[in-house]
Amino acid sequence: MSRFGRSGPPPPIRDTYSLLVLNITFRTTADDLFPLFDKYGEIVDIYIPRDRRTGDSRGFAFVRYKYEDEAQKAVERLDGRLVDGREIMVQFAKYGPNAERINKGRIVEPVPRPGGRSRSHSPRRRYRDDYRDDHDRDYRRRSRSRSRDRYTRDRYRDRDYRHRSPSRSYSPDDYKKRGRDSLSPERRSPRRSRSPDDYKRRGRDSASPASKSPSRSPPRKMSPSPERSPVRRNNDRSPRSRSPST
DNA sequence: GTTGAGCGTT
Repeated sequence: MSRFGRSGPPPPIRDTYSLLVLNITFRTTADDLFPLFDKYGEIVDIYIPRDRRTGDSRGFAFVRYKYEDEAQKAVERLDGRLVDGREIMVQFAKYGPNAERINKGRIVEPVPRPGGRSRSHSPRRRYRDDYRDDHDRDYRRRSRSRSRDRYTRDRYRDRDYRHRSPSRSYSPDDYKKRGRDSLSPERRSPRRSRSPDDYKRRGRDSASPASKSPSRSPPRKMSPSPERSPVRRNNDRSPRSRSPST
């Protein structure tokens, strides 16, 4: 009864107040918060969302209280408390686990139906069902930590940029300048070399200028490892050695 | 191994 982070079906939340605990360390576990929150009221359950890939906590936890007054007290008492060397932020949860309507942390009723269609078979799936389909996108969207993502991306981006070409900035100005200085007008646009009249006629007759060429690059298949050809699998460098010479 | 401004599960 002490371990809240244990697996298992969540308890009924018909009369529970969810508190959102933010700013907690990534190492803080439900057991660490339990004694803290339990001191201020009766805790129904504590849940800390963790990353499914790594299993690490995302940096926030949900504490469900039985009474609102206790929850409120905990919010005021634990909000800003130093936990594991970090100041945690406690506040009432705004969203419910199942899209329930929450009023001041308390789940009032399930998702209300907008409009009044009592029998509307909305194809919209539930939260969990959606996970299966777009769990990838969803995860990326609200990754565990923005900075973490950005940080990693930045690092990669920086290195990538450096690898690319620091002087190869593709700017409209640069392009213009370069094109005029380096490339000839003909090379720049062979179609442009034609008379405007021709261009107009052609454009109308042939195709619209707006039509972009999706097949700008030939569908050439990239050979990831041409050396991996099965032909070269043999380590034999002398094909003749196997040739029977008489 | 890291990080940080956010809302949840068997």
